[in-house]
Amino acid sequence: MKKDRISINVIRRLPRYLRYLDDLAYKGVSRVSSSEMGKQMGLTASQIRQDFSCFGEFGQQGYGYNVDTLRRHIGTILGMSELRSAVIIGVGNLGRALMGNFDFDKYGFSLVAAFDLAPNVIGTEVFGLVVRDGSNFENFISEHDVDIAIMTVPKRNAHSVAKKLAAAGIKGIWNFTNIDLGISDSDVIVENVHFSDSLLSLSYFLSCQENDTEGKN
Amino acid sequence: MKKDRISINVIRRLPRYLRYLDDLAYKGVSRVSSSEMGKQMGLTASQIRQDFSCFGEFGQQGYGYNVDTLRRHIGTILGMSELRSAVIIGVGNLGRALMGNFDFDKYGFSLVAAFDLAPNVIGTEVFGLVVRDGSNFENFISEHDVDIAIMTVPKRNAHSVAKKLAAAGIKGIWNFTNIDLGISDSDVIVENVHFSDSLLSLSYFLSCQENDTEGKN
DNA sequence: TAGATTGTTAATCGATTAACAATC
DNA sequence: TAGATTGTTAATCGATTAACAATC
Repeated sequence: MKKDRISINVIRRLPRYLRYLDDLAYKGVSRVSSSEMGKQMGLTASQIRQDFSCFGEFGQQGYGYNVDTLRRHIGTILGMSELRSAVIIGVGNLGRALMGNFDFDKYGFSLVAAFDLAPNVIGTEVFGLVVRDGSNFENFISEHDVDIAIMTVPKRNAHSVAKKLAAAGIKGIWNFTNIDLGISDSDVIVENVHFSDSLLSLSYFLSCQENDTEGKN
Repeated sequence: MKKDRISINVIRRLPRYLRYLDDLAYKGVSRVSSSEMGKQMGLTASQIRQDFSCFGEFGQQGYGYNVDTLRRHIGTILGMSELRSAVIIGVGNLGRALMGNFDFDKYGFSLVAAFDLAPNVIGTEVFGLVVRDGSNFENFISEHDVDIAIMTVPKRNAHSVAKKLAAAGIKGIWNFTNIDLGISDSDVIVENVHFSDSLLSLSYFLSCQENDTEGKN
């Protein structure tokens, strides 16, 4: 039974399901049960079935789930078939890493422009895109009705860039700067990739393990 | 009252508290109440007090929390005062982005070596480190008792690199490859930064908003 | 002192797990 | 048909919120 309001926890698990299913498909596996998935992913079969059931009925009693069907469903739920446009603001090493290695197409995004402020970068070609002058990305965004901006700019520019993006009508921001953007008043959707938050979690778990090990010795 | 087992949700909020407190300190604010924090961070005051109380008593009735004291406490909880060693495996654009822009020291980590497989990269100096031959990082890791490895290698190498790291006695892996490493049998702590998972969440929320807006028009 | 705000207990809410009828 | 496995309802568990005595 489709649910109206889906919890954030469920959403955050979907991409992982998808990666797992892609892997199965790659290995030539065409069907899978919730219990098999659970065993391999470290989740309960119940949770997996509950998660899927938020969006519809994708399985078959006595059989399980067809890998390809399920992949397609999850992909659609996640908006992968929407074909959205993206621009990247900041062509430093991180920006280049994304431009060169991240498969935007695979996830339904098309990278249509890249912006930077450095005079020696503007005009150069980076992974197939000529870098534009970052002092005026607003026009491009509103004219081309760009869906999302990828912010790979230095921290100090983050607030002002975010404000400009919101004003230009961007719909979402994929934020790699290590701060909270402070545009929660706008209806721009912000998805943060906070490297330091991630490293600090790792650091915490390392400390836990050290304490545990001490106790055991 | 200190708690024994802390939930993952609490841990994941701590780095954000820390960033907020750093910001306050930077602005010269020396005290803050849970309700003020809650208002600004979009959390309930209750939750903030509950979170802190997992680790001890850091506030004062009628006054609130001293910003500097609280920062120090949270930093310590997260292991920031431990001084751990890190190596980076894979000196591509992403590796360089981290080497050049990420302030490892600030979080208690020291980047002691960088490895890559490309002959034209090995031996070159990148942000103060001479890149070592990535075909033999195991010796270095076990000899220097390295704490964590940062994996910024191509997907196809991820599994084998992870296995070698585990065998060499690494304690944690900060994983930037877009896959689950499959070393859950070892006691290596893995912290994933899955770019695609993040983008797909953003994609989902964009789709939600589109549907909402349609409804309203 | 009076006002403010903590730390903590109790109440509520939501998420996960278990159980099972339905059915392929 | 018998076995397997779903989708869903009910039970449990845990996390968040509310309330308040303690006290600065």
